[in-house]
Amino acid sequence: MSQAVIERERRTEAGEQTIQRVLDAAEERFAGEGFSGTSLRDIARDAGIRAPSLYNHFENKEALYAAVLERAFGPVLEILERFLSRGPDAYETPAMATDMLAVLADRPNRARLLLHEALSGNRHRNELLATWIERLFGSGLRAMGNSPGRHPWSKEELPLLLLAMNNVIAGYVAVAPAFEGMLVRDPLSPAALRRQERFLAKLWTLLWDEAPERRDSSERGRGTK
Amino acid sequence: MSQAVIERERRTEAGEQTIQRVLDAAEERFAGEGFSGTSLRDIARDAGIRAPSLYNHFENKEALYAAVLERAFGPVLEILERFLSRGPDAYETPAMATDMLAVLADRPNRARLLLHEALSGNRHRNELLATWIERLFGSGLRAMGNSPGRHPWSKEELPLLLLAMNNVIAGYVAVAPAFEGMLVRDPLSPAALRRQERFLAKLWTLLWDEAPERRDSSERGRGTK
DNA sequence: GTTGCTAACGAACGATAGTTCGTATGAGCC
DNA sequence: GGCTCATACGAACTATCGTTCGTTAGCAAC
Repeated sequence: MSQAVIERERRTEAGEQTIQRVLDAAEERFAGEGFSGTSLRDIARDAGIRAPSLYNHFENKEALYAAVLERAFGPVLEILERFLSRGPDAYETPAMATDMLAVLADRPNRARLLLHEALSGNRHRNELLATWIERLFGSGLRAMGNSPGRHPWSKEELPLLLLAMNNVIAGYVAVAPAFEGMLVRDPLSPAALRRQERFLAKLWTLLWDEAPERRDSSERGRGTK
Repeated sequence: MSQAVIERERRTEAGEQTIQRVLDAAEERFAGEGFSGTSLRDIARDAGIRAPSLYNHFENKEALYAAVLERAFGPVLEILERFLSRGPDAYETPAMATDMLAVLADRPNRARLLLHEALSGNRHRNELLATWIERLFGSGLRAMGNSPGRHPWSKEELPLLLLAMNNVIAGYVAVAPAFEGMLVRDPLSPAALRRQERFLAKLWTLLWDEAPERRDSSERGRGTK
């Protein structure tokens, strides 16, 4: 169980379910309106309880927020480690992009929470988020820097490329729903995600292959819809 | 003067200056903490006045927020029109990317405000923002759709590409400062912006040119600008 | 049955939110 | 000099905020 949750000697199953419902509601609210824009009474109402009952499970609002981040980004850290263990040029393969898209799209609130923290200048200085970002970017940079020069990018450009890749993937998950219908309809539906997945794979080959042969790569016939 | 500002028969110069100070302070606060995370007393304090005095210039908090968006995105609309008047393939030229970067970096709060609205699902349904996005994406899509297939992108992929491009540019301005020192140090400094500008130009040629050799100065179609 | 803990609640606290009101000051115009 | 209006303020309103407290119902262990 999360560290940010109040420890109990014996926890009821009903209490366990309440915690999960509260975390679900809080994650959705925090992802949409940010920390200060979310009220505990709203979270409690969404979870089917009253605000004071929240204090049976979380010390305060900050602890609840930390628990949300912990649940959201903790599992991703393991996935990230698996990514990085693939080898020094893992970032250059399209699988890196599509897998990351799958991880974020599986729980879009992750990307939204991350963006909220970025916009506020990481005001809460969450430890988990910091290590997550350090892994994602720090390890990524180190891996990319050791990669041989099959790609057209200089060592100076790699950080910018890493940031751009992140913004493309996370931006699609977090921002596209706001432009619903204008660019993509129902961006998080399985069909739309498959489309974005193919798009990312194509993007990756364009960005990482120095001498590409693009004539054959694009399968124009999209039979499934 | 903005529509969201209370109309006066004769406005004092001191009042005019106050309005600008309030808009500056409000823009910064809204960009960082969002609408509901920002208090009028904070804005007033930053502007050197007290909260009730705000109501001499703005009807309420929503109107102040609208005025901030108006001042932030109004001028961009004109710039956008100039972009689109460059021709049907304006989006494919690196100048489109670098100019857009310059516009956003000139006032980074624009990108941050936009992201806040996107994250909250455009909760305020600001008219100016809606028309701005419609112009940016709608007109862009129409222009790109009419462009001949010199680029490797199918008509179905163009919306995804447009969204990705937007996320790369706006993301750099709004998100990079949060990762200060990890990927880019002082991302909005002139030197860093020149670096990002060069990076975007390179990215554009990789994304839009099907063949490695770039077409030179043969501006097809309308060369007026 | 008693005890002890969990988990919920209503009531209420102080703080702060957006907002209103009455008033004072001062600049601009006749 | 008077008049008017723009602008700022303190005080105070209601609503809501995060939070505390006392209490109660229910379950588990002895």
